Amino acid sequence: MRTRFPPSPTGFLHVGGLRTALYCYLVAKQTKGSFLLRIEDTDRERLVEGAIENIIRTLHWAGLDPDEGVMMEKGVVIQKGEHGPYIQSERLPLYQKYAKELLDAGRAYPCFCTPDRLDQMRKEQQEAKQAPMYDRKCLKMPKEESARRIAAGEKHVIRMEIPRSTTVTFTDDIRGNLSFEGKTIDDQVLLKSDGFPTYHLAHVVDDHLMDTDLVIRGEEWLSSLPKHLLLFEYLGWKAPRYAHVPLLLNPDRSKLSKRQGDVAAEDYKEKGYLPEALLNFLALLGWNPGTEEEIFTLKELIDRFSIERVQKAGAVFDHEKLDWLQGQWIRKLTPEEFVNRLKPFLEKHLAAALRDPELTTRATLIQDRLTLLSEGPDMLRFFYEEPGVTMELLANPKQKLTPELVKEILPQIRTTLEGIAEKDWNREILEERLRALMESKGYKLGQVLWPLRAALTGKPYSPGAFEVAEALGREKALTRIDNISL
RNA sequence: GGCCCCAUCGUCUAACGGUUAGGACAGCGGGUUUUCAAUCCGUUAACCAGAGUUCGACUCUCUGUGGGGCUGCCA
Repeated sequence: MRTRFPPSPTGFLHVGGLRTALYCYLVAKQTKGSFLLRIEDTDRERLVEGAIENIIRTLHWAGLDPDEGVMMEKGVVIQKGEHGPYIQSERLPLYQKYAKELLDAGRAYPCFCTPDRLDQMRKEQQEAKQAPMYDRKCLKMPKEESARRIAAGEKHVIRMEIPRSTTVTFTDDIRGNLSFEGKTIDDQVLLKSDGFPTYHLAHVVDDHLMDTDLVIRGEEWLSSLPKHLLLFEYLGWKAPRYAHVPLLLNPDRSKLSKRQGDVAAEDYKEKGYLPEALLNFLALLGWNPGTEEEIFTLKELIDRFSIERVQKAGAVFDHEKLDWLQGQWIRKLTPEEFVNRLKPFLEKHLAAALRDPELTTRATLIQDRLTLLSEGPDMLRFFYEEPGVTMELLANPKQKLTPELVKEILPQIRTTLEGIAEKDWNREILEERLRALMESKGYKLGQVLWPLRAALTGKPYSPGAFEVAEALGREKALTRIDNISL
């Protein structure tokens, strides 16, 4: 099947959009079809510089590269495929051609009403507790008059005429049977006065010409579906299948929006979420395999996904579950892969780590402990920068440690460590010797290990004392203890 | 206001019309443990309401209620 994802280049890629793109991708791959990326840049006022590149890069990060349409090659936006162009602003003659066809067939009409008049009209309708709808002033205009005004270059739009007595029915792949009364549907603008199409015309023309089999889009489009269906009918085309997916919601159940959390997919990338985790999470928001499995790779999702199992109700975007999935995915990474994923964050905040031949070993110590990759640099920092160790940290009451006791124990720890030869410096021997110290002097394990770990890291929490001591090396460990002024 | 969609634990969800309504996240309690994690065990918690159909309804129908979306020369 051919599916398509058609974002507007008005900024970032929304996580809801990413989920839609994922579903489109899954259906295309599962059926050995194609996943298209089309750019809907018909709103000239909302265009954002660089947005197309950003969308392509974010999809790429997520692993959802299109098979056809708009993509990037060597940093430049290109278009690939037989059904191009795939950027709507390059398809203007097409939309104009079909608008003309609708005009000639008497299914659409020119409208000269100004935005001011329309505003006024809607205001009055609302005050009269009526549904705001175009009053068809221009529909009643004689053909000669409209032809004359168009010839004179007067600004106008093209509206489609909705038959008032019709009932549009349709079966949506997710929602089943739907039905709409013609009299409640407004005469939609198809072509704007600047010559650009609205979404409605562009969608119908493009998805016909691009041979889209299944349109997967957000539920917010459900109310415009009858307009689209009517357009397909007027143009004599077969409508595609549609699947309107439920919305992603804020915790208060309103449409997911900024201010209640991150909505841009790239925010999640920058925070250090793995694309595997985000995609896994998004797939499960509104879909489930019918079994109790929850962890899925993209490949597994391709095998398992089915549009019929997509939920009808909106789903709250639950960050707690995302974080849990992220943890699952982090722990599945091999040490080498973990370091690779960490690198972009280290480059920015802990460059010294990148020159460290022991980085992989050291990073392994934090792999179980972090949720976001962005936490990595701070967790590894003590390996590369001397920690500031205070008595306040060392004398932890929870471990039954007083400053006096620390002053008594720390020198003994140092002596014990010094007694371990370079070649024996590993976590097993360290544990053996420190336990011996503890037993001979009657200290509790925590009374020995807390000060050691704290002295080496300067942090209230970190990987374990033995691992840290081992990873730091004998010389550095001894020096750090020496540097503490008691 | 009008139209459309939706409705199971706090959240994501499972359920041939017949189950003690299952799982996961979060929460809570506990085990393990030098800290923080990780991990293991246990546990609290839901069928929006009312009618109807049926031997039997979370499941089908209707009404109500609640929530959401749309109502732009935005997408």
